Amino acid sequence: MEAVHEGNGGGSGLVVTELSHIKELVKQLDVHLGGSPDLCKLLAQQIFAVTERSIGMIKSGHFNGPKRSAAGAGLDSPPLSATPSPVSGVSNTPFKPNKKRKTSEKGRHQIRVSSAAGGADAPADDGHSWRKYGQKDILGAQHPRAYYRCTYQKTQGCAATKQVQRADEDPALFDVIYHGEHTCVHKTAAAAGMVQPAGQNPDAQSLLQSLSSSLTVKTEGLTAAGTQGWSTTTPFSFSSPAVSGMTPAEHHPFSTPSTPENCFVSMPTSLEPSPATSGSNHMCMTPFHVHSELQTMVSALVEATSMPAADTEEAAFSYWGFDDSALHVNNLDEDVNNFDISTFFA
DNA sequence: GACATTTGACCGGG
DNA sequence: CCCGGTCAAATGTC
Repeated sequence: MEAVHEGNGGGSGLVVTELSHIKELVKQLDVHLGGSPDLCKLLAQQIFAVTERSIGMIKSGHFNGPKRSAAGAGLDSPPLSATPSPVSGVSNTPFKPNKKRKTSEKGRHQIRVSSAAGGADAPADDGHSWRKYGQKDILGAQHPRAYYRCTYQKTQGCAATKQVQRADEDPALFDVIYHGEHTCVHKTAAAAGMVQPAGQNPDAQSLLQSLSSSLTVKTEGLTAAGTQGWSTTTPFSFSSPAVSGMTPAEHHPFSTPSTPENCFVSMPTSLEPSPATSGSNHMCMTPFHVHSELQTMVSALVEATSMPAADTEEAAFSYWGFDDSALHVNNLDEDVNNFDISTFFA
């Protein structure tokens, strides 16, 4: 996967072009969903490649120097590398017993999570299964930092890790730093104790959960950001209104940890038995996040094309950003495999 | 017994 | 040499 090197100037326009490309590919995919699986696979690869390029553009052109936002804690953020991680296939890294510090990790995304449970000593479940492997007192921090790795590191070679540290100023907030990407087939539904209908693929199930959430992604403070629309200082605002009939555990729109730095996330505690969910979730997303999620969604979508469909409610994805452009994806309620996709350029 | 967590030691980058 | 990230043995939980 090669990053497309683009000058900082017209980066957003190019990414819009790439997004449009993705849209067209998804449209084709939509057409062929009931047809040739091979063609779907091919389209999936193309979508994946385009998405990767887009991420590469953002990384190389717009996120070479992570700026701290107002919500930023005192955590340093080294520049994102221009070499995004290869997501294709399971990278079976041998994982040498190396205690080397990972300073310039390729996929490093920081978010701030508030635990709705208040006194909980860990942020709300992010949809992945983690295993704690260490804890350290950090100089200048009031609370220790906990180190987690993916539960499926051994079995599936998943290299994803995360660090969780309670914020000094507000004990209800946690700074979560994700490293790497999940290559595992995470069984979030099963892990959350959800009953899975027989004969359905976990991947499809997970995807359908994602599709079942109503999502809205919009830019926030574009004008205040200055010249380049979604510049490095402009986060995306991500809101997910509550979907009727969905339990909080099903409500996680995306379970991937590919969240960017400088994000503020507040979400209900998904493991709480009583669904006393607030009206909506909010998180600020950078374009990198949007693309990462889109990439994940699309790949999962295509992976699931051959799977049997499950009951879903209508879902609508709206990706706002990149100046005045927007991408809308509507999941038709009667058929999960059908999507109404449209773009807008105001 | 299997798996997860705790915790001190170890390692290496800066 | 300090400090952050990881290891791995000990311990806890189911």
